[in-house]
Amino acid sequence: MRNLSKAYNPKEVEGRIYKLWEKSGFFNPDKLPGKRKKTYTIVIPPPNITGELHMGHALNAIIQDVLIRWKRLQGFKTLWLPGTDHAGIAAQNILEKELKKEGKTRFDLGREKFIERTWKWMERYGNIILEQFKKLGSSCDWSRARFTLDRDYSKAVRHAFLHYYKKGWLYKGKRVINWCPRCQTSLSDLELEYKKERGKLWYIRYPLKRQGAKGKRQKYITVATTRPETMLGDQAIAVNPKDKRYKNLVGKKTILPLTTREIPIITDPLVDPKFGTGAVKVTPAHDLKDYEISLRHKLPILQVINEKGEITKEAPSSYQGLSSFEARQKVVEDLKNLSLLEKIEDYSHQIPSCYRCETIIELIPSEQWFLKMEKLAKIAKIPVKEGKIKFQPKNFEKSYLDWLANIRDWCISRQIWWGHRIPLKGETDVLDTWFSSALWPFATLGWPPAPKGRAKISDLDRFYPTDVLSTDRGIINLWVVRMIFSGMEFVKKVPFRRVYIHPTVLTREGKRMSKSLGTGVDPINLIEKYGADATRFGIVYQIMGGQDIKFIEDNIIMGKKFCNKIWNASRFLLMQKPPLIDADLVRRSTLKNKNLTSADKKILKVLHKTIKSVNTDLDNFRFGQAAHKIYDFFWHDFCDTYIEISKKQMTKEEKKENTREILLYVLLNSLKLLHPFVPFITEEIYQKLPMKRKKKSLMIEEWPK
RNA sequence: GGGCGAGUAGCUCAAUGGUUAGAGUACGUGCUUUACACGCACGGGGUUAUAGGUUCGAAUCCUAUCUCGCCCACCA
Repeated sequence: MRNLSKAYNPKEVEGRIYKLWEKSGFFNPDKLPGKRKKTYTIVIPPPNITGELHMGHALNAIIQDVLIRWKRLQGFKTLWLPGTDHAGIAAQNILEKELKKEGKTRFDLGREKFIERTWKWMERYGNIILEQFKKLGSSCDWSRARFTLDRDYSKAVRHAFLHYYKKGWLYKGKRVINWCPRCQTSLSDLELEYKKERGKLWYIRYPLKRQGAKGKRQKYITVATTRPETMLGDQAIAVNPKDKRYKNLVGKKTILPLTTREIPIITDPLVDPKFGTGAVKVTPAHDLKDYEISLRHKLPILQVINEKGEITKEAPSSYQGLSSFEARQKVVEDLKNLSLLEKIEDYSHQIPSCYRCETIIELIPSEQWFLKMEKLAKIAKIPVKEGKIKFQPKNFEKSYLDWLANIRDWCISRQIWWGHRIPLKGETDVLDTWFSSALWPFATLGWPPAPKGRAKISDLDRFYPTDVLSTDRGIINLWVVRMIFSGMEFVKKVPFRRVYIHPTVLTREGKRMSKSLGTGVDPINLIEKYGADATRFGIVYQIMGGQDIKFIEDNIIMGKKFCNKIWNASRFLLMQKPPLIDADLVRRSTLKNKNLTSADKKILKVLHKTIKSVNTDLDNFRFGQAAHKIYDFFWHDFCDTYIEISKKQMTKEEKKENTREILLYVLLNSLKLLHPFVPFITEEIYQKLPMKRKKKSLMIEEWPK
């Protein structure tokens, strides 16, 4: 047992140790030994079933596992609840791509068959990502794993919808909304991604209607637009009421080029006189600002672009059926021929695209369900303002509150098939995926609760509110906000006390890691190459104060070397003869009463200083600092200094026993300190330590004080 | 357009107004020292982005500028 190989071999260890942990049951809070009165809960941000583990997932899994293992060692009843998200649009897209290879669309299959097929796909691929979490050493309670389309979860979603419905916070109506012509669904404002486009600004002359007067009169008014094709749906031209240049034109009519329609020139404060010519075409059906203007002026809404992104029958016949892009070209060409195109300027701006398929979105009028946000936004602000939910880093609280300050109603219906159906008769749409993920922290714990008197103490009673939510800053508004108001509204308690916004892992050059650009680093490859512990330590080591991590493999190499150091220091200890020391007797208190050398005293002192400061660091999410301190302590104080001195001390008979005890004491406590960061190797060594009454696993040892 | 963050050794990062600005890595020179060459002992390498200012004292605080990154935004 005591013979360890010269170099640490993670491949030989990791699979075996993970099985040992799973078999122990200690991932499950109900199976943890001891009293453990206090709970500590983290609910995982559920990865999409379509996802593969990327560096962001890995980083967050490591962070959560460090916290959970640390608290478990500290004697908490720890629950790290895992699960996956059905990822409505993203999953549907994957299935549609599969179908496309067979030359089919989802409509060829029909709703029922399509969903059936998605479930089959889900059974096969949906849990891959959770298996990858296991490779990292994640100590999740897999027996409590949840999926957002589980039966119970679906019940929770229906319950939530009906709750809002009864409260009158849900309404259905025709509004101008974001529409993805490829996914064939509405999207909320948060589901857009803005892309830079080097486009054009077209200056178009709208002829003024003759009013019989003679003399030299202005013959037209010029507007600037980035989307000339939408002019087919124009209902007015608007200028700023304070704009003197157009004073004499207000109230007059122009003839909409390419059509025979007459449209008025109106004033509206939304128009910026400094942009373009100061006159703007108003297309209520295909622009949000124009829609708003149209409500004020009671303008009709003429939809000239349909759900497929094609020109409708409302437009002149020569444009009907063209894609909006084709229509743009034709409109420009026709205007040119009519000498109504004054000039064209280069203009680069940001255009919205679908966050799932990158198709440029259209704004179209559509009948959708909306959730009123006024009250919910207020509810969401309270716990953050009152400090009941604390963000780390704190500055994210500001952007959280700012965003809530001017929020619009949430369009929650989607015209896809994979998801939760709207629970009302005659409704065929499904709910926004984020509507269901908003319930995640409590729906996973058994909300809505069973009728009173039925159940004993439920998971919801025991583990809610959760302690920490660790997540990416990119989904603060998309997800965190919505969990907070949902938790407050449905459970009347905050869903989590602290929100840790973890750093973003960037490439060495400081660019975003992206699979499509080939700039991503696959954490599974790192585990293969260096081992899970090395990967974990190397990544944690880089989580310092700043918000971003520029990933370099050097740090993983450092992690690997460090693991080897831990391994060999342990090997040295185990090689000492006589080998069997009753480690159970090794207590700090007993050590105090012995004749200790100054080296002995020093290493004990530094060890306890390190423990204290690691606790403080972890309490404050200073993962990198904690890792650095443990590293320095173990390598320099313990190995370089104390182990070297111990070799001399052990040659002296009177110091031999003390020294051995201290070596083991320091090693054992180091293993505990190291365990949250490098769980596999520390467990493996622990299992080999010559101790009486040893625990089944290092996981349930006592954290040193 | 608004907000936030960063810029320190070749690279990735520390240093929370106070000795000579430190680690890892890379580089150079020695070492088969009773665990570890994935190691040990040394060494070179810095105008702390730039320009001002506050202070006995500034990488750190203030102002401006430059560069990079992120979030938010219905200038058509």
